[in-house]
Amino acid sequence: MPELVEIEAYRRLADRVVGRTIAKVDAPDDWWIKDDNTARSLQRALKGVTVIGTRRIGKLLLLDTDGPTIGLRFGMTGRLVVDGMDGVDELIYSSRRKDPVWDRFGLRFESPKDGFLRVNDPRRLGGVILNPDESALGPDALTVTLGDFRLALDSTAPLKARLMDQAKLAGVGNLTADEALWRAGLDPRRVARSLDKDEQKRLHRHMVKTLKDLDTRGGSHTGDVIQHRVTGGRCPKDGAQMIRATVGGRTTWWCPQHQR
DNA sequence: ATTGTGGCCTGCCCGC
DNA sequence: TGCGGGCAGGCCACAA
Repeated sequence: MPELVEIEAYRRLADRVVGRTIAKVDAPDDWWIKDDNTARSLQRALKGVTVIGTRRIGKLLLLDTDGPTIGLRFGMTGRLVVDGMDGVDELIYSSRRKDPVWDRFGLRFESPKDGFLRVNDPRRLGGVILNPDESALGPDALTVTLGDFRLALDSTAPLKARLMDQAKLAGVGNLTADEALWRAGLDPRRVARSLDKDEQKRLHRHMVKTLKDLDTRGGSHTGDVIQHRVTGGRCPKDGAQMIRATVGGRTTWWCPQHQR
């Protein structure tokens, strides 16, 4: 599913439309339009504005314009397509097909006439938000400092829940969390603030490295432990049987041998 | 305020 | 072969 690294790939792809002026908004799915906007109000707000840059905070993609900022969320099955090019090759948990009826939002431009930006989202868990509240998101997980990371972990909640709390730390999804905790050798059920200084530092280092590795490899599904998140799966580090349970409301897999 | 839970969405996979 | 139930998880509303 799209996590931070997929959204970062989408952002790089979206850079293609920087400098283009929006001619038309395609928003066929009211459900996909968040807050009080409608297809009509989006059209009115965005027609004629020029895209001047792209940003990403966690899993939120931002298209800055000389008018409103366009926020795009991709849920777990959203794909970005620009000028016919895909942002990512593979998206697990999504369909391999790209049925046009799953097109939820699109932009067309004054020039080039055949250029477009489009989101295809089978399960409709994503959405478009005009001028999204960026202050609702914590520091981005890829660039967070060790000091801010420590602040994000100051909680009685389970470690994994806190890693995935977008208000405290933006960008870590379920697969990334399992991978980073596995690499760092930490039990996802630990009380977040029970980590000592060395463990905090270790997790910070492994989380950032995990995100960079997954980005280089081409997706959040390419982690070392991800294919072992199955019944009967064994830890690739020490061969112990992986354990599955719900932690922080999410399916979680970990190795009981080395994750403590 | 913080933490936990359930529901939304729907394609896909499994078992009967 | 067709069908129904369960599953996936990012995000949000709501409860405690």
